[in-house]
Amino acid sequence: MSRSKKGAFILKETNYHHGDLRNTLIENGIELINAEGIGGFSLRKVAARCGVSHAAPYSHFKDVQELLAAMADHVTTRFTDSLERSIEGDYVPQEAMNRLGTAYIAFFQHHPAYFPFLFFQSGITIRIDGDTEGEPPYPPFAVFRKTGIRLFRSQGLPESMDDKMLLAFWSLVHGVASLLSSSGIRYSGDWQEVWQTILQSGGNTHENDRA
Amino acid sequence: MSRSKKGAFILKETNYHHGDLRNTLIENGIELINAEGIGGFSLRKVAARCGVSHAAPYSHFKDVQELLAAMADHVTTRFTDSLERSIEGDYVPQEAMNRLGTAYIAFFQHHPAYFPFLFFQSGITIRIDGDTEGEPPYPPFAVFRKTGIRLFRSQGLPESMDDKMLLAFWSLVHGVASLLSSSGIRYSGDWQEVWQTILQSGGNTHENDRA
DNA sequence: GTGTTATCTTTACGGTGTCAAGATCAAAGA
DNA sequence: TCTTTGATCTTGACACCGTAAAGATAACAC
Repeated sequence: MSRSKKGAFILKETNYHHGDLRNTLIENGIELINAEGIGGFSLRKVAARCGVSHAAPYSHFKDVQELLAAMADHVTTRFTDSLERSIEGDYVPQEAMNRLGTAYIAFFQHHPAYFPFLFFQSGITIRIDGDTEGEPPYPPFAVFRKTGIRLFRSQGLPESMDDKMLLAFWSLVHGVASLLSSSGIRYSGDWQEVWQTILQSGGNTHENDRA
Repeated sequence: MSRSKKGAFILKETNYHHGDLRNTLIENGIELINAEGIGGFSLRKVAARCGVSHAAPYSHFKDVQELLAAMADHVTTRFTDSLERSIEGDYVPQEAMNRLGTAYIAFFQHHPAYFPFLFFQSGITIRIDGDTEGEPPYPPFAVFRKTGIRLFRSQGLPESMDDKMLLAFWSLVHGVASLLSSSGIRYSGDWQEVWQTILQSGGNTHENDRA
């Protein structure tokens, strides 16, 4: 089953025994969280899904937290891509900001298990401060910043307010996402409708303009 | 150590062997979560804290989820009390609503571990719909409703908007609380300052009035 | 005093994360 | 081609976890 010629069929990653166990673990781990929630996750289940022994992951991650962090990085990339796609096109700043919020909420509406995983279990660090030199910014927040700055400048908001206004907007969409991701919350209405109500009633985090 | 006369010193609850193990478990469980976070919680640690064997809790709770739910009820009561206290006095509706938001955020700022515990781990059900007959409302939201309705009527908002506006306000304060409770988020600024910025810039979830 | 019954302990089981030792095997060097 | 090397994976062990079953304990009713 493992001839020497097999090297011709290698994937792009290292392929010693398994082929690409590291990425396989990350993908199966994410699938497991989607299937069973963060509470149903275990290192041994992921290993079993990948068809390897329970200790095999330790050749690629020093502990379960490191695997979770790699999974969170992967999900965060998908999340950021989803936000980026939502503002493709030539929207006016206000419209782009609204679409960003809609995409943010929709992402967690489609994957409720990602919310507690990303923000309470993954162990990843999210840097908001602009003053910590060298630290890479949190990609989803960077998308917010890019779009928000464009909006704020078009409205004459002083730059000193940028960070606080961005955090205010983020808090708003994050709050909707948080509530709809909470397992125990029962609401018969539509969260996107709540979000539309917010957009239409002055909760759009900038000064009271009347469009 | 346990004479027959000891009955004179019983607490208000049942006191067979331990005295009041059920409540002791709840209180020590909450302390454990405050000390080590939701990840550091275990049934056996709580039992050890109470000085009983690891299976003793099963005389009072059918499983660990039931203990967690009882702990969440206890914390929710404290939380509701904190919200109620924030609006004691004779505030105008807008001021009362602002104070509610401040108290909501402050509660989780002082106890960050409570957020993931209450909203993602406890298993308690939070009912927002007004149409589910018989189900008790979620107490903190009921405080919001009481104060919000007073505000909305004073502003002539149609009753049909009440639920959505309340959810909008809740989302906003919940979002701030969620962000500041996330273990991985690093922000050198003050969240209460962010909240004050929101209050001053039209994010107060009602139509654009100018005080 | 006797019996009842809730409460608590002991023991055991499978599942979990983690570590150490050994087996496997692709690649590199002779 | 043979050997060596080192990354990768397996096996086995350990402590901790939630949970169930069976027995001990002791407060209460009679």
